[in-house]
Amino acid sequence: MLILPKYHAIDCVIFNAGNSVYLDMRMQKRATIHDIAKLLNITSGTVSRALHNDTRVKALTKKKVLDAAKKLNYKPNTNASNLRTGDSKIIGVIVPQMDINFFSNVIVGIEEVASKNNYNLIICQSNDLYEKEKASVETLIKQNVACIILSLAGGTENTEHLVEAVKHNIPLIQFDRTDENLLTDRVVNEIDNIVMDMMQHLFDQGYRDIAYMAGPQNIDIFKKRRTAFEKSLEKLGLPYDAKKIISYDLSRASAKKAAEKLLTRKKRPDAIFASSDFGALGAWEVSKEMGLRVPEELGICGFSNEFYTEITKPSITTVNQFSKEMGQAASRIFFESLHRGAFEKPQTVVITPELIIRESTTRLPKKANH
Amino acid sequence: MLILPKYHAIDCVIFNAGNSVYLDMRMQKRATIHDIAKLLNITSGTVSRALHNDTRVKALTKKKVLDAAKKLNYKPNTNASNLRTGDSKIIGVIVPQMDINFFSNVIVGIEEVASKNNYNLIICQSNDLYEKEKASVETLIKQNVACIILSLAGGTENTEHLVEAVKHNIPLIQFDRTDENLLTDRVVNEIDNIVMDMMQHLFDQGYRDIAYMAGPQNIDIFKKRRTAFEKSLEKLGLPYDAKKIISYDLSRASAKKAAEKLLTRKKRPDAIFASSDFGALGAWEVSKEMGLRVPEELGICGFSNEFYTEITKPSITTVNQFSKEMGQAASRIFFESLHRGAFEKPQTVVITPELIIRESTTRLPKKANH
DNA sequence: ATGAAAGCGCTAACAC
DNA sequence: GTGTTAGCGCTTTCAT
Repeated sequence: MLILPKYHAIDCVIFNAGNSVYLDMRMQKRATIHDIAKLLNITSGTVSRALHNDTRVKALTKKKVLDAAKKLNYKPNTNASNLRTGDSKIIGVIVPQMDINFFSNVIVGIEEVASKNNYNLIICQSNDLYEKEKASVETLIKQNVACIILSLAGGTENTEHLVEAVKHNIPLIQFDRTDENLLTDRVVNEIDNIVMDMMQHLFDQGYRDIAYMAGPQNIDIFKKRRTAFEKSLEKLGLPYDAKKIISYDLSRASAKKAAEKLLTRKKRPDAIFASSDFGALGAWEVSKEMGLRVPEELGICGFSNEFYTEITKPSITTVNQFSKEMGQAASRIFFESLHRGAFEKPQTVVITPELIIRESTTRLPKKANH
Repeated sequence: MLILPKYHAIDCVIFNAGNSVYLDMRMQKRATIHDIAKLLNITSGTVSRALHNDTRVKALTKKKVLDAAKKLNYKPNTNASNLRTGDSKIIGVIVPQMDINFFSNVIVGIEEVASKNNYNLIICQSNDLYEKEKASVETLIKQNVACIILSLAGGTENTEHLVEAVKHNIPLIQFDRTDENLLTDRVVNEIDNIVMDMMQHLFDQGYRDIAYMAGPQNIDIFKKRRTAFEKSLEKLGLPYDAKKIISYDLSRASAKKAAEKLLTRKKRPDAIFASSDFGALGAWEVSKEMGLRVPEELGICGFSNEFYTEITKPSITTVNQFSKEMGQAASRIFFESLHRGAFEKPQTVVITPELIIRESTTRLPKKANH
């Protein structure tokens, strides 16, 4: 069954181009190694070896084969070689959404390393839905991908579908939003210290009444950030107040609503630490609407260094997660294990994030260099 | 040869998890239809038919096959069926960069339609380099993808590599940055009217000395936008002045430099129309630095409706290109032709963009509703 | 240095 | 309704 979207409700013109050579360009049939073999009166085995630059093949034969391949416009059929060798040279990637900066950057990192190793990427979106993630894993298993690199969907309830992949000998590499109960390779950010550093920074800037916008608690990374926040309160000797911790679902709308709730309390916090940049953006928007001066009356900071945090006035303090590097590391784990030729105990690569202090939390004059 | 990036220069910790069941979970061998057949004492042909819900197979047999498949944890091997049928159910996508909002949105649109039709995406980045684009096309041909959807790299000099794909019976669908000499299906935005509309808007707001930031002229879409700009000057009875048209390479740095050049001229323009949002952002940044009041002293508008144009103060007037819809339309073209089962004359889908008027160009009070 | 041949897992035409 | 069989294009072992 064919499923198609309607064209968008906006105006839309479709027209046909004039007579074209489009059809005429098409070949009858793709050349195979057999065609090359026939042309040269040798066997396809030799052709295959020649194309793989096997040392046993005579230089002259190699040259002839290469020439014939060019002449016949031969392209190897990866499906056939995959079937034969059981190796697809494809990495499957599953992310919640690829139009989120963080994820597209990770993908760029994965792709960079993959393409250098002549691997391709099949990219799936889970849209944060368990069912879609499950379907994606299924597809990738069928495609016989060499490995799956993924960040868990917010809605993922259990990880049986991932175990399934491992059962089919497909190594799994989790990044960022991971399930710790699933012992696989993983790439994550260090959390406790960076949250503490951010809190120390807020403290140093004189903020004492710090509210927290917590992400979805079923995603372990957001749970961890929240726990780290609570621990840091203690370390700084600040009181814990459940009312100062508010949840939101990472969307912009929900972020705004959450920020509004915090900022309209009778005892307004003097700073908001959001577990994502959308959270910080929401706080920033509400502060504008309320006419609050940032950073004087309200400090704001987020997490991820999304592009817009640099653009806002005042610019927003945040955390650089080194997303591209996370992708590179994930790819690297795979290619290293491939190189070793054996599974090993799962590795965890912990990437230390970096504080990016901007205007939204800088209300004291800089200390002189010492 | 194995090529790996170093971990990022930042701190990095790697450790092994405790003893895991990771290894033990792996299966000996993936089940095939033959395994199912053996188990049930039938032939693999029947199994294949049963799995495809062929009407000729007895209901009981179907049930048995399905049960056995589940029991053996059978997953079809797409490589094998692709090889047999010559149909990969994969769409190849090539974009300059996937971490640009516009492109990741298009990809989301493509993916949406593709996944509904049980097709997967292999996504390649050209990084605006001709060589990388060429290599990507090569890979996609080898993968025997069902079609290639692409937006040309800035650096693409000729389109022989694309003709190559068509020669291998792989339909090509161009979007946004297209080559008109290559007669393929395409999805583009309407340009002349939207540029004229923007110019009319600027004119209505009293801007008379409008400068233009032109993108790379080897990309036809940027050439067209520029031509449309020049035509609209004429229509509005404004003088053409070559000094008011400046080129930049779409990067943020180059945008800033270009804007600086325009705004430090002795006769400063009263508006800047940039051919991309990065251009507009550059102008916006320079205006801030120079203390120019926007929109009073300088009008700024861009193209693409990147997220940050909404965030800046003042927010930036721009053009909604309906990127996601472009992706959907591209996918749709493919599936429609697939459904028809034949090539036809190349189609062009023209999507009408939408003016998004924001603060950066609104200096007159709104007219009352009539 | 090359040929011969088997087979990866699946589909589909043909036979009964 | 099911079995038989050939073969998609490639790799690779075993001969020679």
